[in-house]
Amino acid sequence: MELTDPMDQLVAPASIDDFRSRLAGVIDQLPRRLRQCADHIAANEDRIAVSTVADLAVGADVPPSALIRFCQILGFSGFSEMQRLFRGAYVPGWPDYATRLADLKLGGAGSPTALLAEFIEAGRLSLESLATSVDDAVLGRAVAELAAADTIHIVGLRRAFPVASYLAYVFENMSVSAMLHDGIGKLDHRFALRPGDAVIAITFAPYSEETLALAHDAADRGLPVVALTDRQASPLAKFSSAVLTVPEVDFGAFRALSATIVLAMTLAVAVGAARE
Amino acid sequence: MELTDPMDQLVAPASIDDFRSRLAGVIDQLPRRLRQCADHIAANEDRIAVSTVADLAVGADVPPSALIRFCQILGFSGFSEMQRLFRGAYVPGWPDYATRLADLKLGGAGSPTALLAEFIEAGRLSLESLATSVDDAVLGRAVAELAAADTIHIVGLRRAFPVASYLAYVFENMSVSAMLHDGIGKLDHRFALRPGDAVIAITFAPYSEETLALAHDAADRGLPVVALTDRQASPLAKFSSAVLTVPEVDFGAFRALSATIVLAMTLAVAVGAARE
DNA sequence: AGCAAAATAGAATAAATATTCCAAATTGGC
DNA sequence: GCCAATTTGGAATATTTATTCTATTTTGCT
Repeated sequence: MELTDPMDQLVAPASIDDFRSRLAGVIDQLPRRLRQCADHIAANEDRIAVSTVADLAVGADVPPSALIRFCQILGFSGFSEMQRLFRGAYVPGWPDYATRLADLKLGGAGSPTALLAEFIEAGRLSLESLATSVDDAVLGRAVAELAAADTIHIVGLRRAFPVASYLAYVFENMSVSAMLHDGIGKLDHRFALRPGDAVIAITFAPYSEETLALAHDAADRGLPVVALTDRQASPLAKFSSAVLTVPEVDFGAFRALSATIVLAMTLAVAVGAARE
Repeated sequence: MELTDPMDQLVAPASIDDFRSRLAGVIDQLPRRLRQCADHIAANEDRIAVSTVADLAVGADVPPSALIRFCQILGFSGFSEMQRLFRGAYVPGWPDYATRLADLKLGGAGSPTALLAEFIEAGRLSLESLATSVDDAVLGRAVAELAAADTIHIVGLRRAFPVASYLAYVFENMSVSAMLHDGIGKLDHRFALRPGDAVIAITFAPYSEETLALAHDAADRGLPVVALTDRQASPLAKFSSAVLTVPEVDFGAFRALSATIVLAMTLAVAVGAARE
C-alpha cells in the first residue's frame, strides 16, 4: 500500500463518523501489522480517549510505532491528534465551556444579545447533559417516595428558591398537598414535619444552612428526603434517600436554572400523576 | 488544616464511591485553593479520565501544584494515581444525547423518565426559538432603561413568581438595588414606586391582575416598564416601554420556564454589567 | 531465485506531562 | 499587631509518553 497517498495526508478526520468512514475505506487494503492496529482500534474505540500508545499497542500486539503509522494513514499527524478527537467528542462542548464563560468578563461583556446567545447555549448544554446523566432508578424512587407522602415539604433558599417556588406552584395546581418553607418563620420546621410527610430539599454550593438543617431534621425523624443538588458529594447526600444531581453551568455567581427547573417540573408532574 | 494526617496518607481510595465519600469527608475543612480544586473536581468527575493536570488546573483556576496537593490529601500518590482510578472506571457517555433521549421516552408513557425526556425536549425547543425570536433593539432598550433606574421593581406572581424571585436574587448578588413585589402586602405599590425607578413585570396568560395593576400604575407615573410575557398582544404591552416575548413550548398543561429564566438572567447580568 | 518496493521493529529522540521543593504570602491565635 | 503555623505559586526537575529514523525483514513481481 502506498503510505504517502497525498489524499490521506491532507486533513484529519473532523468527527468520529468521519473517522469511522475513513477507517472503513482503508481497512481491507492494509498490510498485516496495520490491519491489526485497525482491528484493535475499531473494537476498542471507547478506550482511545483514556489509553496511551503503549497500552493500545500491547492490546493490538504491535510495536508502538506501528500504531502511530496507522494514525497517520488515517490522516492524523500522530496518535495524540487522534486521541484529541476522541477526548473532545465525549460530552461535546463541555470542556471549554466553563472557560469560555469565565472569559466573558462582566465588565467587558459584549452586547446583551451576545450574552443571551451564551446563556442559551449554556442552557441547551445543561439540558443535554441532564438527559444523559439522570439515574432512572433514583428518579423513580424519588417519585415513589413523594407520591406516597401526606404533605410534601419544599425547601430551597437563595439561588434555589425560584425552583422551590416553582415546585410549590405546580403542586398546588395539581392539588398535591405541599408546603413551601421560605425561611421567614424559622421555628416552624419541628411542628410542620409530621410522620408520613416527605421533603424535597434543593441547594447548591455554597449550601444553605437552613436547607441542610431542615433536611437533617426530617431525616432524623425517618422521613424520606429527596435532594436536588449539584453533585453527589453534596452535604445533602448524607441524609437523603434519593439524590438527584443537576449538571448546570455557572456564570460567575449566577446559575441558569434551566436544567434544574426541568427536573423539578418532571418530579412534580410525575408525582401528581402517580397520585391519581 | 493538617495536611499530613496519617489516616489520609495510608491508602488511596479504591473505588469511585470511596473517592466520593473521602471527598465529602474533607471538603469543608479545606482552605481556599484546595477547596476550589475539590469543587471543580467534584463538578467535573466525568472529565478526570480524559484531562491533564494542566487542563483541570485551568478549570479550577488554581496552579497545577495545588491540584496535585489536593490529590495527595485524598490519599493518592499524585494526580496520575487518581486518574488511573477514573480511567479504569471510564465508560464513555458519548454524544448519544439523541439516543439517550429516545431511550428515556421508551421508558413507557407515564414513567418519570419518559416525562423527563419530553420536558427536556420542550425546554430545548424553547431555547432554540428564543435565540431566533428576540428583538435585539428591544432587548437593548430594556437593558438601558433598567440600567438607568434607581431601584428596579420586580413583579411576577403565580407561574411567573419563580422568575421574579430569580431576578431578585441575581440583582442582589450584583448589588443592584431591586425590590421584589410578592403580592403579600398589596398596598405598598403606590408608596414604593418613586420617580427614577423602573419596573420589570412578568406575566403569562391567564394574566395576573396584581401584576398588570402594578405595571399600569408605574406607567401612569412615567416610569419605564419592561415586560416579560408570552405574546405581543399581552395586556402588558399597552403600558410597557419594552416588551420581550418568550416563546415557551408547552407540554400538555405544563410549561417549563427554561427560556424565560434564561432571558431573565441575561437581562439581569447585562444590567449589572452596564451599571459599572 | 533475485530484485525492487513496501513494511516493520526497535532504539534514539523529542515533546508533553506530572511532581517536587522552597521562598513568599496568608492566616489564625494571642 | 506580632509570631508561628499553614498555605500557596511557580520555577526546576523527573517521569512518562509520543514520534522519528533507519537498518532489517518481508512481500510481490518476473
